[in-house]
Amino acid sequence: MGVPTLEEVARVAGVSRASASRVVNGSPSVGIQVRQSVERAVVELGYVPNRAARSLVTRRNDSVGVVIAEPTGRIFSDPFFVEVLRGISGGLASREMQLVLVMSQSPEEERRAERYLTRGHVDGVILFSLHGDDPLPEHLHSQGIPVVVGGEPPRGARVSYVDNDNHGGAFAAVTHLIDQGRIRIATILGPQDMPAGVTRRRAYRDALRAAGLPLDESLEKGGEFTREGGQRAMDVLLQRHSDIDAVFAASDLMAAGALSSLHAAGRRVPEDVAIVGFDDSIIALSTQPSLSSVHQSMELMGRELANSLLQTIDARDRAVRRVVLETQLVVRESSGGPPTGQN
Amino acid sequence: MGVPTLEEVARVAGVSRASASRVVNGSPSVGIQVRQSVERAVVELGYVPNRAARSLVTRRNDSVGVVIAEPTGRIFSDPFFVEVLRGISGGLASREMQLVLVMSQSPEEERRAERYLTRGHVDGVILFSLHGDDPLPEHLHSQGIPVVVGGEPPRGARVSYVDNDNHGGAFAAVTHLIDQGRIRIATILGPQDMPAGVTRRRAYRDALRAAGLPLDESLEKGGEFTREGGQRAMDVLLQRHSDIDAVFAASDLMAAGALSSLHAAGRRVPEDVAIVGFDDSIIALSTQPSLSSVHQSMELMGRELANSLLQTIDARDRAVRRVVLETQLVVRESSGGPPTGQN
DNA sequence: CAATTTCGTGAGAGCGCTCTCTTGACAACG
DNA sequence: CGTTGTCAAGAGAGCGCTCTCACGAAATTG
Repeated sequence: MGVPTLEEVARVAGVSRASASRVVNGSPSVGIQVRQSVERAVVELGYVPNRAARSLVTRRNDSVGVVIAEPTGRIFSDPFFVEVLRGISGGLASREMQLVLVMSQSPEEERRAERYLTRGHVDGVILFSLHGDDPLPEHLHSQGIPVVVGGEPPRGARVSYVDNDNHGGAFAAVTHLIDQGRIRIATILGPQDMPAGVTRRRAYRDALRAAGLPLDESLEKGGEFTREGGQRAMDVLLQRHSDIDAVFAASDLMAAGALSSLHAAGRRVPEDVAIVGFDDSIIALSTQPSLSSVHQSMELMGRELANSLLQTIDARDRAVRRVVLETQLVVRESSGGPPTGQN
Repeated sequence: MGVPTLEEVARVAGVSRASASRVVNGSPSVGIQVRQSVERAVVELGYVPNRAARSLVTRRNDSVGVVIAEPTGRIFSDPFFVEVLRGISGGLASREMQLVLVMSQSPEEERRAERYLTRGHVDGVILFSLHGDDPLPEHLHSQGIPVVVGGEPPRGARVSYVDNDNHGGAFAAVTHLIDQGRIRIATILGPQDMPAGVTRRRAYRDALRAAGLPLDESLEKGGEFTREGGQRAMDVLLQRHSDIDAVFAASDLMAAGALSSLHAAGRRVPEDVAIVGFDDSIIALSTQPSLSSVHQSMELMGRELANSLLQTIDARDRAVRRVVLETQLVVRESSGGPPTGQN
């Protein structure tokens, strides 16, 4: 007499189990009376369908796997993940789908995760923060498992993805610096084995080219998406070119590192050197001066990821869906915007 | 002829389904020959048990729910959550348990989540970042569902928890400021409806008392765990007492806000005012100057949460388990430590 | 008005697994 | 040599649900 079953609901409602099932699953072909009495019984008993039993017969799981791959996750995206997860969670909630989080922290766990995902325990998979050569999305996709990738997928993988407009955002950032009258604009690159890193670099070059400014590879320096990486890169850049008057950093974390370096070198920001980051994470507001940055809504991205995946699952097709989300430049003190506090 | 079933494994191995099941589940009472032939068949067919079918009969789910409640989650803990999740994930991995993430973003979703959790879809629940009066943990616990809370649980709730040593950490922070010769030490409080906020305040007072310094309520000011909250609080404190020479902020975010305020007021940090934060989040390294802070390992906390919950599930008891994790003061520039870059 | 179609409903099989109960083989005992 | 005990292995029920199929009543048709 613990948890009520469909059987009991049916008995209380005075109908067959089949009819009760139909009502619970919203089948259209059910009489108004039957529907009402079942609904009443459901409420009365506090009935909730047993997922296991349902899965067993439908061969669906009503759950999607969200994979956060190491070690990239640790470095790149910490500040965002919760946002994205929130978005995914929101997008899934309406469908009563559950979010199964898979964080593989070792090659062994990764294998286990892959086995788990390919054995039909989830209806679809959302993948995250991949390095350029990760075979997982392609692999899952070829096994017929619906997959959506957050961010640009690895080269050549023919899978659906949702990405922020990295090019547009970076282009806007560099153009903004140019509009401020800066002419020696350096960039601190992200990892070049990650699509986002590559695209932001390309946008940097495109913006310079569009403005008729000369390209100079020695104004590009980069590495990891970390604070230290940004700091070291800035040190090197200053050493190479003491006349740098602006920097576009491929992430806020790197921009924060660059800020320290500039500070240590006695450069004033933004008077001597203007700087713009990317991500508009929480960090952008906690630096001194506050950091101009390219804003991207990670929650929206999560929501789109969920929607896209649900579509693929519903449609049972293998169509590749691509969604690119707008980014927006937020100008703060570090590139000549008003002082913080306005927010 | 898609995914192989136990039945097929049994047939290939030439034994009964029951025996195959015994082997798969590691029952001791099974002959060596049977065991080997079943194991061979499992490998050959690439058999993986169907979780749904198993759950249906065992009434276990091999999954735990991790609940992140709004709106607290958004404010307080963004930077940590991924760490904690990583820890939980790691702690669960060895047992092949899956992590079901539940982020309720509205009262309606919250109700749905609660129904979901209480209807036996998970074997246990890990709860997070609660406000003082959240009835959920007590509620779940009273329904016989294993629960562990991250952080101090709401007053009066008799549930297991894993917490950082907030008192010890805050005490050490304030004592450190005293050791630096500071005598007018203010504090920026966290929300007083959250246990962590209350405890850190108490520790602040205890440290002053221990050092024989006078208590002065007008040196305490606080609000939300946000940057803006910290900034406003510092503004007020400076107005009240222009002779403040140190500040203990209950979070890094608040400390960062205080830093802006001090900067705007022309106070030098740490020369005029020393400051220590709490959390040692990524923010602590991106402020200028770098921020002394109380370090807590959120990943370890996650791992302990998982262990604790698994113990409770296994033991099937209602014992209340409490774990307190050490915290550690990290001294950086903002309270007289060496300049950044060492790290 | 009989023949047909439509539609709501019920009966019942069966998804893949675990677990109890039973059986059979063999050893130990009086 | 018959009895009891032990232990490995099989038979079979049944977990809660969905879904196909069959059925009877109502609605439609010629």
